[in-house]
Amino acid sequence: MPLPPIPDLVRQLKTRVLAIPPGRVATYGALAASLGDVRAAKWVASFLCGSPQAANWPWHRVVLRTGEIGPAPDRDVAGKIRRIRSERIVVRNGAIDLARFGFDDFKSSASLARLRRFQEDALAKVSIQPLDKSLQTVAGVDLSYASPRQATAGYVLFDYRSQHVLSTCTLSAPVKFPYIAGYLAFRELPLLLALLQRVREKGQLADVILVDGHGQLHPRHVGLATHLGIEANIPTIGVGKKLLCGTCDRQNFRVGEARPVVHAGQTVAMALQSTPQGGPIYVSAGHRADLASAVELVRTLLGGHKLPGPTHAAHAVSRNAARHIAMRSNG
DNA sequence: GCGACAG
DNA sequence: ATCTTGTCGC
Repeated sequence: MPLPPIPDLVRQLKTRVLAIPPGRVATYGALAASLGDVRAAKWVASFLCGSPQAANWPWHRVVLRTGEIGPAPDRDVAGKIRRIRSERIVVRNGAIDLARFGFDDFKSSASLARLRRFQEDALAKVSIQPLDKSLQTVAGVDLSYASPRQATAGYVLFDYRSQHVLSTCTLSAPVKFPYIAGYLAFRELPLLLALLQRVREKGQLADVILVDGHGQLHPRHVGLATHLGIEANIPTIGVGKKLLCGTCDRQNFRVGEARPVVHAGQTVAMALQSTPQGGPIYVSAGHRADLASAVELVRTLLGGHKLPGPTHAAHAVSRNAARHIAMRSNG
């Protein structure tokens, strides 16, 4: 089952920002909603204020839900207010009356809603089952970025019993979809699938893959690890450093201890205190694995680092390759 | 009003 | 994820 066409969110956002009439303002959330998910508001704001691509757009016509001015490129809020006022919009006490100046009549593409439906379709194909006890090899995958658009994926194959590295593989490609929490797969899956295809051709595909990102620990239970497992039809496990959703008691956590992460009344992951310092890592089932065997496997692969050996190694490999690419294109 | 939002 | 200075520890 191929991935759906990946929407060009930047182009869709540009169309909408350019549609805000002079003398009116829209909110980051309204723009995000027209793209299909208000939770993309954070990305909308960071793109309008941080990307050179948006420098010539009327980004000053986008403000906070409260009517407050919000962020501006180069932190030049005064400049943003100046532009707003030059369009005869009234700014009083640092805020705009949205009832008077607000604009919310966007054409909706609901692209993100379509991607959510795709995740829900994928969920129907997930298999949660114990890992095969006789697994021989484990691999880690991770992505690093030489620039916001240029990604490098790293794959490190481990022999399970000796925990020695058997082989390594990297692959670089431009990515076009932004990072939006809950939609990570649409950013990183294309490159990961291409990487696994190459690994498969070399006969180096592992019996199970540890993914740097969550599995069932996801608003719709279809995180990157789960989605990768389904698309590549391989057992996967999600290992993340931060919680995406759900709650977990993190008081008096002792090294080696594991506690459930509950989301919507369901245990979707285990928090595992892997090192004496810092917070726990979060382990969840991806595909063709269950939570118990995922935690058991990750425990055996902990080797002093915060992340399990294969994930740690994949991180190092992808980061090194990305830095080489960054140096080759810069100075 | 405060907290939250993988990489 | 990436951007970054100093700092602590093996």
